[in-house]
Amino acid sequence: MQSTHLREHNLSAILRAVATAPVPLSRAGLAKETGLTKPTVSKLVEELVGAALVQEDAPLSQGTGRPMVPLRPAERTLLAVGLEVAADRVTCLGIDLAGQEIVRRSHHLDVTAEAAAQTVEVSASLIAEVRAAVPELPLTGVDIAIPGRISPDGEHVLSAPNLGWTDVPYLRGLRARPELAGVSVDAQNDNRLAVHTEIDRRPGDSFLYLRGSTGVGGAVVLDGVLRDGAHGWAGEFGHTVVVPDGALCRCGRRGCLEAYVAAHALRAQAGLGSEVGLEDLLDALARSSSRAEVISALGRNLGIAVANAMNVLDLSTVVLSGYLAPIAGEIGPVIRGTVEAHALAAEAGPIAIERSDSTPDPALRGAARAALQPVLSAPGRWIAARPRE
Amino acid sequence: MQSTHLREHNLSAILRAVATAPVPLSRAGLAKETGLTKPTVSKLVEELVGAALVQEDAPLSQGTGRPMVPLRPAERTLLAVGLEVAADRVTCLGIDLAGQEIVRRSHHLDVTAEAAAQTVEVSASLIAEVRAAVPELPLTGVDIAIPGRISPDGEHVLSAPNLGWTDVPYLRGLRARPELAGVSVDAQNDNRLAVHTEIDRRPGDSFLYLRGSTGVGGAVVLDGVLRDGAHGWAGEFGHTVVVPDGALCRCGRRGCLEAYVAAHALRAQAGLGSEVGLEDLLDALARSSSRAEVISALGRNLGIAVANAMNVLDLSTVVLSGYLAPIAGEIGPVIRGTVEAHALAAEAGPIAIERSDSTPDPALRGAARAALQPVLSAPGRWIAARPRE
DNA sequence: TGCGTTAGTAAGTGTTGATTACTTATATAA
DNA sequence: TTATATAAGTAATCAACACTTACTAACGCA
Repeated sequence: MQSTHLREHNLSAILRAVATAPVPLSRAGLAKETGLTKPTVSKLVEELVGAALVQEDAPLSQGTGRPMVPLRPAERTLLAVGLEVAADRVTCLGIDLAGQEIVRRSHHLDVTAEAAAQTVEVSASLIAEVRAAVPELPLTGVDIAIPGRISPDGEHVLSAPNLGWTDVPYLRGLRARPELAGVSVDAQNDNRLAVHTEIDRRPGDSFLYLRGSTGVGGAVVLDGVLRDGAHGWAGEFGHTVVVPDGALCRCGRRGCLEAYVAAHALRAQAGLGSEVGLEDLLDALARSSSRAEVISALGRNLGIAVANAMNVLDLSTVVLSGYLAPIAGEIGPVIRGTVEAHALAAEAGPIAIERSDSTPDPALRGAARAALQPVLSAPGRWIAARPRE
Repeated sequence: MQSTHLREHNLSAILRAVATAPVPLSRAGLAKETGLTKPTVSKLVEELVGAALVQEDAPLSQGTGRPMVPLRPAERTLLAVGLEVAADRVTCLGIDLAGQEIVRRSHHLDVTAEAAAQTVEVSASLIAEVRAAVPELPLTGVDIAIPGRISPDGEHVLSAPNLGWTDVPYLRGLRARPELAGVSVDAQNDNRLAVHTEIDRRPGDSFLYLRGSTGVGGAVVLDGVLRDGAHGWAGEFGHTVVVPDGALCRCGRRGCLEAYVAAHALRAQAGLGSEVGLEDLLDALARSSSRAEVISALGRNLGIAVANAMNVLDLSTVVLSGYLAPIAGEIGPVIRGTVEAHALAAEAGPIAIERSDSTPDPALRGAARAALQPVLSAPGRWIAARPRE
């Protein structure tokens, strides 16, 4: 490691510690947390406070001794922008370093019907609107949640069934917009971004993330790091085989999890027509007499997939999200039972099955948080880039 | 990060680069590899050469320019000891920093019949013998491969079916021996140690490791790091469910992979009696008319387990070891076919199915290499601990 | 009022790797 | 043979960084 990077590394460690601490830390507390000495922390914190990345609260007595000066991530001093492209609307959210929502703008449009250029247009103007709402705040970057697969270079959306997109150069178009010149703009899969919200809740943890929506997506988080895999498909549980030579899946294979727990499969099991939306599906299930069986079948199939993942990775936490989150209480025990019946790792200790943070738009928030990352991982560069305002 | 640790970090990076380079590197080459500058590398290399951890070869012309001084890990300057406890014998191996075998001693005894204390006795004297063979070489440490589960603190062998051990304080007994005072002694599962041999062959790679022996073990290696999981059971593929509600496994569950590919299952499928040993089993299969079907069934079941792991982790390499290595050529295509039929990740790119290094004793060698790790990860401490000889 | 305790700061030190400029040693071409 | 280009490696100097030590500040408690 070069010595040039040492300071940046330590600055980042301190800023992250401040940002993720559940309760405000003092300088001395940071010293303990990071292993650095008090004077070093003081100097670095001074720099972060000077750059408006960290703010001091009023001194607070801690029982005996000199009261500490609580440090918190600065509020409303910068703007990180997340954008989410859904089938019927585009939403844009601006947050600050503390994760607080500052601006939100949304625009309804039928993405599937319009030309992709129209979506680019709408996206760019939403971002501009959000910036214009708080022109005094510097922009860290923009990250965009796309419900589909993105090319490795990020420029193309390879396929997004819900948007009706195939090989659309969405990001390339957006980056070419003059109003976004000099702004870092990235796009990632929406499921992956949704996980960031969860990672922030449990820094450093390892867990399996399972998200039910039109299909079944998910992610693997090890030691607080979202694993991508060789092609960015790690955690795509939807196509784990739960019934060898079972039902035909839309991916062309047989017995995939998705063939049993995707929305259309649920409708069929519950005896409902395709006119029932995803949001209403579970309400409909509640009125259906077969609810218990549906939940049970769902849980068993999910459980097999989870158990297989557990046998590979030996994790102790599963987080349920999407339409699985509201029914976590019901389906959790079924999943746990199946996992305990199938996973060796379950013998070693209990497996916690938890519901995800109930944030309304995890992908959108995750996108905004992702746009915050450059500042968190290289505060020095961020400070240098904006000399004085 | 403390500045104290910076030097150690860089020393380690250089030593590892030298140790893992397929072809000897020059100082300038190391500078490129590690990102440090030439003068910095020179100073650190000088220290490593002085401590007899790195040795210089004769200058070698590289086309134009001044010839480079090739650097290699020093030979026969230190001793790392690995020990393997098997049912019928205990083997001890000493290697140097270059991985070369220096001493090997073996002792036959029926571990299952004797009291555990006897095995401790034999282990200790084998280690002493190996040390005595090259008394001039300093000992880095001892690592021990045990075919079973080890308690988190390492002191107890929780269960080792092949040895007939249940909750045996093997390591505690060994550490208490006076001749091992001051020596770092650790024990790990033999499968996990066997993987180290493979990790050294592909530094930084991510792969799935599958080992057929009495059962089916394995490991998950991500970015060159062996993942342990929450309880050290990551990669225990043997109990992945390949046939829901299928055959009864000895773990008490149904449909586990091990119930189909373990040695006894193979015997049954091949119509052989239990008198056939593991080594002869495949020869016996070769003479059996049902070989093709057995291989095919084996491959299909393994393939389902691999596909499930692929859907979770999206890896691109699978390494076959144990009795699967010799038949990798035959079974590889079957596994690949099954994986491609079941794993989404296979669509993104080809999956390489390779056979492991054909080292005769991967677990033993892995144990010795593990005993080498303290030196590789903290060369400065090692140097400081032995001021001058 | 004095003491113990904890937070935070100031000044100086030592270690570290980077920079710059140099020497050494070879191949190649005039 | 000699000049030149190229690459490896070294020497001396420098600047950055965090650490050490010692201090001050601010509180509770007796």
